[in-house]
Amino acid sequence: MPRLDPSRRTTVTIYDIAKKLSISASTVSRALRNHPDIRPETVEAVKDMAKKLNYQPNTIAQSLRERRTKLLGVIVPEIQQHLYGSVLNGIEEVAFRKGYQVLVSKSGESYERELMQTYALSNQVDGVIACLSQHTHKIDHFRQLKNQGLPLVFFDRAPERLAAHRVLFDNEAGSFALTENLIRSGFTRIAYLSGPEQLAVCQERLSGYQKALERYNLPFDQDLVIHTGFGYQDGRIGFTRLMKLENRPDAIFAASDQIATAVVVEARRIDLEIPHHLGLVAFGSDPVHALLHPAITGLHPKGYEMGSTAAQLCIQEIEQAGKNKRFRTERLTTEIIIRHSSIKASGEDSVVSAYSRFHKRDGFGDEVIYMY
Amino acid sequence: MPRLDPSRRTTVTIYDIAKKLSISASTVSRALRNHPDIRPETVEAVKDMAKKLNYQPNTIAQSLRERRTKLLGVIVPEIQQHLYGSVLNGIEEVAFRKGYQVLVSKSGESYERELMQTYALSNQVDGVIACLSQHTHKIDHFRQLKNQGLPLVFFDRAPERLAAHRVLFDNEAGSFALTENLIRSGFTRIAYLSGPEQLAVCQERLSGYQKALERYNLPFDQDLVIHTGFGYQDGRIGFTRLMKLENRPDAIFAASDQIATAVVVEARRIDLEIPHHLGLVAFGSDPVHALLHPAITGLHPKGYEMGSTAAQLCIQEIEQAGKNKRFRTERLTTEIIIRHSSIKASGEDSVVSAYSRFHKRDGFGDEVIYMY
DNA sequence: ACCGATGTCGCAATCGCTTGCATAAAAAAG
DNA sequence: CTTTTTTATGCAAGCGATTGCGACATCGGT
Repeated sequence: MPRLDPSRRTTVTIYDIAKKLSISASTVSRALRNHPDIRPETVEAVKDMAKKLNYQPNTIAQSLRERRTKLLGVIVPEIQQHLYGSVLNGIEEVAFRKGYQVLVSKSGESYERELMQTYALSNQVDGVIACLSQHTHKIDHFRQLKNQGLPLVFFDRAPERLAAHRVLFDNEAGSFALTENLIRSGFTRIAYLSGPEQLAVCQERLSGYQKALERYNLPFDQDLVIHTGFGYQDGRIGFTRLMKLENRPDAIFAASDQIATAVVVEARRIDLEIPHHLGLVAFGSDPVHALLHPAITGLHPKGYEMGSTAAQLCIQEIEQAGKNKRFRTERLTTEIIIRHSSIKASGEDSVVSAYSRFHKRDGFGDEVIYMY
Repeated sequence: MPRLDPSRRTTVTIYDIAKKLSISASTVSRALRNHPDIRPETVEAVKDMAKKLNYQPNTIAQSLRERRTKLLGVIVPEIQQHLYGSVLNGIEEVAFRKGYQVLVSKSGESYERELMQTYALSNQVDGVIACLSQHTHKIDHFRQLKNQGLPLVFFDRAPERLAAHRVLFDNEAGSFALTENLIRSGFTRIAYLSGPEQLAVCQERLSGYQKALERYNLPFDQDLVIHTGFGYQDGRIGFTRLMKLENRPDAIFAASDQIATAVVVEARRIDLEIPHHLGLVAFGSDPVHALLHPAITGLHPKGYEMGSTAAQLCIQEIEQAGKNKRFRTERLTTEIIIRHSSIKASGEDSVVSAYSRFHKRDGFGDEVIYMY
């Protein structure tokens, strides 16, 4: 097969530069990479010609040759969710700074799709950063990535037993703080509305909730614990079930932003006033919380930090392949943001200070509002 | 250079399969691709062996050979913004269905970074889908992509003169509808708070705003038109300038979600009641709008559709390279969602119907609430 | 039994770039 | 003025997969 007719090719290769200068392609390659063997004048000539011809190295060829792609694969349950958006942002930022690019794919909380995405990524990225889907029950696909020698980092939701880095929130501590906040405000019958029972995050949050109850000598009532999903509809369903109870809760711990939103909307619909009739805290920090009426007490999970540390760990493992075989589990702290939804009506204004703080995140007009 | 020692390689290639079966790599390749020349038994043997060895084709090598990567490059101003999140979602969905993957990079509304991202993408994707940054004043970098023969599709913000597909909102119509809504509700002194003047979207929205004023015989006051940026801080600045006017506006048209949010927060701070003292409409549909108090009248820009059609156009251009040189500009309609913020206090409840509709977007628990 | 048709498969080149090794020229050393 | 060293460059293989073309074998036809 003859070499592609150069006159019909649109892209410029090192061979074009070489021909123009009557030197060899190897010299061109070395010159462009500043190899010390090449005479300075030659280097200059090559670089000039490269610029003149508008040469851009073929990344694919480099990848094949060097057996690395400078690509990070990310699998995220949903792109549009606030937390995952900020995680992506954090990943992108670090990747950009380190010269990597980000291949984003979503599982849509589906195990099957996660499988496909995993395989699709496996052969074109240098490392994978993933968050388990809600319904992932087997992790052979991730095992296989590891067997292929691919660095793998999990964030937010990670499998129990798999040798990989993890970046997780301190779910238990956060959950404890939120629950404690409700208790201190005088709520005693607090329901726990959460996602799939088998997920570690749910277990951990449940545990924090339970510990807070124990700590304050409140009884634990299994009826008040509902495991559905993290979605908006799940929240509606859970809320409805709670409202059907003979002995209704006087407050709700919502394990996700969407669940909390559902509670707000549904409570409004049946004329339950928050926080007067029903206290509410949310494990999440969708900006919407700050602006709702009443504003919702929540936990700010540092998604951006989660993404950036995950990316750092991943790139680190990629670049020092072989060394340091120990896998870390980073626990990110969360910040509780106390607003009106968890404060019993009486002392409302006295407890919540009235100022708001504006926090500029990265200088690109991407501000997040924290209200205390 | 000797072929890499197969015993040290972790990945399986067609050569491994070939050796095991004592046939040639070409035959393996053909068998895997169901080439008719290969005997059925051979095909079967090859496929069995491939499965047994857990063979996965090297995507990079294929890309080099076939001169295509099955990668779509996306440049987005901000990943975390609601609109762009849904656009990404739409792109990812279509890409996945058509066997492409998505390389996401963000410009952070910075021209320089957009430049870098453009070059970084140019050599490893089959097509680019981009949204101009707020500060992009030159488009030579995109021109160059075109010169390299790369399909290019713009969404939301597109350069004026460049032969490429565009997927845009019908900004003028949407703007007109929003303004009209304020006017009909009795507001007469409506300010226009928007992004950079040079952006076409801003021009178009301004035009819709002006046409609505004309249509209802309201005077146009240049003082009420403020061009800053689309961000939250920009909104604050603009709002402050408006409030310093001798003759304050009685309503505000906010050209972005963030601007609207800023107006809500700042108005609250100076005890201006919306909509009693100040009407407000927003060009955007951040879910936050529905839940704010008062709920904000806004425009639902169909981000998901924007993303999916952009991806479709892009893939189409990739796959029928050469044919059909005409470039389309798709104008997506927007849906106005009337809520309380644009309704003068008096007739509030009579005008806004009290039900809400839940719209399940894609079956993955990603619901968006529309409130009318 | 000879010949062309048909069916299967291998050789080798190629995508664009990198790099170990050889080589030639120039410089330094003897 | 040789010999050794240094400096600068070229050759060619190889990353893994694809594919035009040729090779060989089998088979039917006459």
